[in-house]
Amino acid sequence: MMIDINTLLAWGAAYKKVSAGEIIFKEGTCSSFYFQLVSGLVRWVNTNEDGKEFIQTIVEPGDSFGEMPMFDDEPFAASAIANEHSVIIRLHKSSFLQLLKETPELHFAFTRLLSQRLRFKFILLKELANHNPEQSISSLLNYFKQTQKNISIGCNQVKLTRQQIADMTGMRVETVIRTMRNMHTSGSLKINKGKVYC
Amino acid sequence: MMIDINTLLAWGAAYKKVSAGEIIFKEGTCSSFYFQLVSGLVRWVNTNEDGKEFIQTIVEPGDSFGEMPMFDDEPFAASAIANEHSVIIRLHKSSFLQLLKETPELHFAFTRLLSQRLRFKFILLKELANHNPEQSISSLLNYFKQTQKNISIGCNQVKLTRQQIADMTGMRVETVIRTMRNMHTSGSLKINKGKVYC
DNA sequence: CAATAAATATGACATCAATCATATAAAATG
DNA sequence: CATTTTATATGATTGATGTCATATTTATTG
Repeated sequence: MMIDINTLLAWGAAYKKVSAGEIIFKEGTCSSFYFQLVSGLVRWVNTNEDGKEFIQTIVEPGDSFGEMPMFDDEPFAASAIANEHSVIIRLHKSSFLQLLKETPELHFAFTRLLSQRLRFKFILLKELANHNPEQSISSLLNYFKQTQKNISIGCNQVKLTRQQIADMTGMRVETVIRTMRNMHTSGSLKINKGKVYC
Repeated sequence: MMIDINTLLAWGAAYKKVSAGEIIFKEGTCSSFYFQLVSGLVRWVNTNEDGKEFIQTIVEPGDSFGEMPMFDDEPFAASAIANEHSVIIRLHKSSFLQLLKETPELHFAFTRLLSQRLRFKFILLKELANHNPEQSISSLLNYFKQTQKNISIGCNQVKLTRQQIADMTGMRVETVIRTMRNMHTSGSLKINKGKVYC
């Protein structure tokens, strides 16, 4: 949980319901709100000319998203689209910044968040530049396992489809499927009835 | 310029000279200092098993580097190596954090910096995932032009070698050279005596 | 639980960038 | 300014991943 919901509400935040497939904000447009996911699932993606999506992040309940423009005053770097019926809460930019000013420890929580996100991008870029499907997937899953993101905690079941992994790494579904099958064979992960455990 | 040198010195920072090729800090090791480049040139890189380098950032005078561990308490995400004889200034982590606490506007300057860095990674990842050499290079140069990084301001000469561009995108030198030749032919950039203008 | 949809699986083939080799041009050095 | 080093250039070949087609398994829905 990034910012406490009651705090957000006290500062004038409002809930908003979005249905599956609904675009919450669009890449390149200007931003006036800080967003946080209350329930549901949101993908944070770039769409290229051919309509192919690159998934920057899968936003889970409690996660903040679209916060970059709050800090650097640039447009959204990617679009946020609801994967399923979701509830979001949003706070106006001016209130958000004022809240940070008055709550230094919250400000530090955000520098920590930005830093962690940046770190993830460092790792991913390094891996993708290597052009080794198995290593890229392995590194991605390992990161999710460590941060308990996109993983069912307890059984370590990967909550991502092969397509989503492909869309996060710039590979094709077939390549991801084939690579993960090989990884299953070599023992570096387990596939049971199509479901992946790591 | 990230933090004013006099401020850094007042807070107990110390200069350090490093010679060409010297490793300032190593990926994976723990960090106790905030770093800023005074003069020279530093590359911020990941080295893979084969010794191939992926350049995360080319650090220019005035830039801060290795600041992520200050905020998220994780090890260095990449190594910093001096490209040439350089002078750096470093401030102890505890002093750095205290300085931020006492100077909220500086703290906001850092969230802005982190946000801008994250934004750059978003863009680069999106492009690299597209697997289109010309678009990747074009997007990279465009970003450098906008932010006036790695570009001689005025004449717009790219200060990066083809090898460096290759090392920032995960492509091979030959591919970068061939692609940029094509871009010269198609008019999207200009090459004169090997030097690139955009 | 039958029917439909979505995800995974797998083969065949094509393609673009990697690799390797070598040449030439530009920059650095004594 | 001659020599060495570094960067750019370009051809030939290879190989991994993309593409396309189709089958099968798993999940979803009425």
